[in-house]
Amino acid sequence: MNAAVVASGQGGASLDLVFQALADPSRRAIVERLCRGPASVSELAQPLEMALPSVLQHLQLLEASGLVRSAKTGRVRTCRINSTALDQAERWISRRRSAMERAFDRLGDFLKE
Amino acid sequence: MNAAVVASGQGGASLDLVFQALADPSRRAIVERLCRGPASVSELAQPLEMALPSVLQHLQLLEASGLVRSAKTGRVRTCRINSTALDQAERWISRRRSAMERAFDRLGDFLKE
DNA sequence: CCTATAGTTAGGTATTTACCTAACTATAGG
DNA sequence: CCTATAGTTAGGTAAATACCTAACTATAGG
Repeated sequence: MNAAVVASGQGGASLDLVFQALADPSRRAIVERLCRGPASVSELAQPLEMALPSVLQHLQLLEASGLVRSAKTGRVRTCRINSTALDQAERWISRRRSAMERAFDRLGDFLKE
Repeated sequence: MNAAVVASGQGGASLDLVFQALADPSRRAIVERLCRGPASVSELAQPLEMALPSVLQHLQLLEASGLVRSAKTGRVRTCRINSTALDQAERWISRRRSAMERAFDRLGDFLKE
């Protein structure tokens, strides 16, 4: 297990992989769909004008990023989102916002002098 | 101007580009730095063990994504973050969270029956 | 005017990504 | 048992990415 995975904890992955996964519109469509509830691979594939193996490749990336989990029962694989990976991304962004606010405050202090 | 850019409004860019930009650790380091205040290209380059032209390439991507703005005065280009691009990404994520909560509520209703 | 500094452009390479088709495996259900 | 369905694997291509070096432009400041 690499350092990034260890740092992110419990099945999550690095921010690199999470943001990378979200950078593609097909993958975001999959995530959007899964936020409304679990779905099988072919359900996910249906609205995406793309061959099945390509969808699978996207799913692999989504799993690697930790955004999606899946389990196979019988011949159907059921996929669901894992909200903690999404949390990670959101937290990174909100920390940036905090940093910006602090910078803004320092600027105010500076202007008062 | 393409449809994605039009849709995102005022100098922002598509979510594709924003998430793509955030997927690279060097680019996130640049964003983190700029959240603490504006900086020149060489200031941004200094902590990144990488040749200047590579840094410039990252900056171009960051500008294309709308995350960073820059202007040149004299021979120094000053870069600053543009928070609206970050907002876009954050809003996409929080809409996903809302969708998940709605799905969860529907599940509760279902279980009550 | 000259030189050091700040950034830029051109162009090249190795790797990764996003797709595809074809062929395969495994299980549900008649 | 046989066939249709659900997913998987293998393998190939075109384009994008992340770097690099070398060479260039433009401006600050003595």
